[in-house]
Amino acid sequence: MTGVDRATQALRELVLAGRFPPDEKVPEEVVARELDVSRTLARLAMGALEREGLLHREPRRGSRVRGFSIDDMTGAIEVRGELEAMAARFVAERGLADDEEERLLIPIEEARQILTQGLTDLEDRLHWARTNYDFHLRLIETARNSALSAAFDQVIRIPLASPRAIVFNMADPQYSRPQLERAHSDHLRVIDAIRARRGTRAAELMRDHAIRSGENKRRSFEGMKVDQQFVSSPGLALIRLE
Amino acid sequence: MTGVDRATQALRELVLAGRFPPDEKVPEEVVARELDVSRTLARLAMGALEREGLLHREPRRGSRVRGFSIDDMTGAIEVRGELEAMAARFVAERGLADDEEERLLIPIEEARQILTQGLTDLEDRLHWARTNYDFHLRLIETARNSALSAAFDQVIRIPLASPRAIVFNMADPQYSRPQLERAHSDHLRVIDAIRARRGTRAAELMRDHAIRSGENKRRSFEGMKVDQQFVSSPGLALIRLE
DNA sequence: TCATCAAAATTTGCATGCAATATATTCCGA
DNA sequence: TCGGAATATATTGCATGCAAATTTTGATGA
Repeated sequence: MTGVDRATQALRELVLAGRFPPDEKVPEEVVARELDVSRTLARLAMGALEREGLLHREPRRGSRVRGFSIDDMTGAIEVRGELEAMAARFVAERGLADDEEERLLIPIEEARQILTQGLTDLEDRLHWARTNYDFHLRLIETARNSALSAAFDQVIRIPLASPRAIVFNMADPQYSRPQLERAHSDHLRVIDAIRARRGTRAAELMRDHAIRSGENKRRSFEGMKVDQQFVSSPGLALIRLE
Repeated sequence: MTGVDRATQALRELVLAGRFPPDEKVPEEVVARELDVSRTLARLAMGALEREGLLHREPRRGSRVRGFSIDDMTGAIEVRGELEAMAARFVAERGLADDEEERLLIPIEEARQILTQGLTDLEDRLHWARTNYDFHLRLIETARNSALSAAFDQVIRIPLASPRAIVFNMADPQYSRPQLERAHSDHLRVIDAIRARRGTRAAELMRDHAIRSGENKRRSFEGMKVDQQFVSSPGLALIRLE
């Protein structure tokens, strides 16, 4: 891993954490100082984030952090759902090899354990987000279509559109438990449909699964306007609530 | 437009034209000389192409042009079709505004004229490719979903996966005329379905339209193994025929 | 007070140079 | 002749510096 990669990762985290407010100028010099790297590395990292869609850059006029609407988020989740649906269909039509099935079941089993054991604290929730992301990513990989993978990677760059992104209420540790249980059972049903070689059904399940997740997040944002006790994944700071 | 942008465009064309054979090392110094720019600009352009997926770069070990299989191409076209299907569905569900409809009809009308007037020479075919691309791009834009646009942009980077890419036989000027007429009527039918607010139908039409296009291209490649009289868009050089 | 314009300061885009690493070549002994 | 270590060469990754463009500041007059 080179310095640019590290700088890009660090800058991505800073941006998603809201270190630079949307629409305000982000001079290369400032980024360099913030990351403690040379202006060259800062500049390269900014170029990478521009292509990811997090920064907007105009020639000779500098860069700004891009702001996202809630519709941007749900729109991205809808696209993601369609890509995942396609992956599920491809795999179902082709047939699932034993080792592939095994790989898909690992994060599912891990999610089951988390749900059984309680899902009490922040750490559990982060762990859940991690395994959820694992399942979704592995499904995409199993489709073995490089264009599909590239499109997926692009889409989950949009803040809170990733299956790794979570939004939940600090005050209520059981908040969103029903949704997570539903998500888990969705995953199981997708695997069943794939095993049964029912491509259309598997696709439908994945699509609806994603749309539900988008709706849940949208609802959380609505609750956020009255109750500020929410915590979320990086990227929240870039969403314009109004 | 800055120097990097120009260098990136120039390098993309060189790569797609097959100036550097797949899997062979492409030193920054060589690129710089070839483009007649400094090594810095060459390096930046290579970074951009890496993110587009045309170059593969390993830290400290240089870059190589990525080769693509015919399956990569058809796989990408399948993904593109799914994205376009989604766009058609979104637009149909939301309803097509008058000015949006007008914008979509411009390339359709232009395509009609080309088909009527003959489609005799190379120039006609390039013109046709251009209007075809226009229609597809405008459909995506009309969906007004930035994640969808970004995913589309990513997918059409794969050689010959773009609706602008054409493959045709030099020897027979009428080669592929039936396919182009079919494509034209597909476009008309998609617009009709969108106007009728039939989202599922519009999506289905776009999906099948793309799949057909992929199959046509695949067939052209099969013909190419016996008959070398084919000409194609940039990117052909990166496809491994075997 | 406000608009206008020139000068100063900031910021971007890029070339150059150098250290670190990787690759190629030479040399030597078995 | 062949394999492997030693050396030389090539190539990458990055810091620095500078010219060109942009933005800010400040002075002037309406």
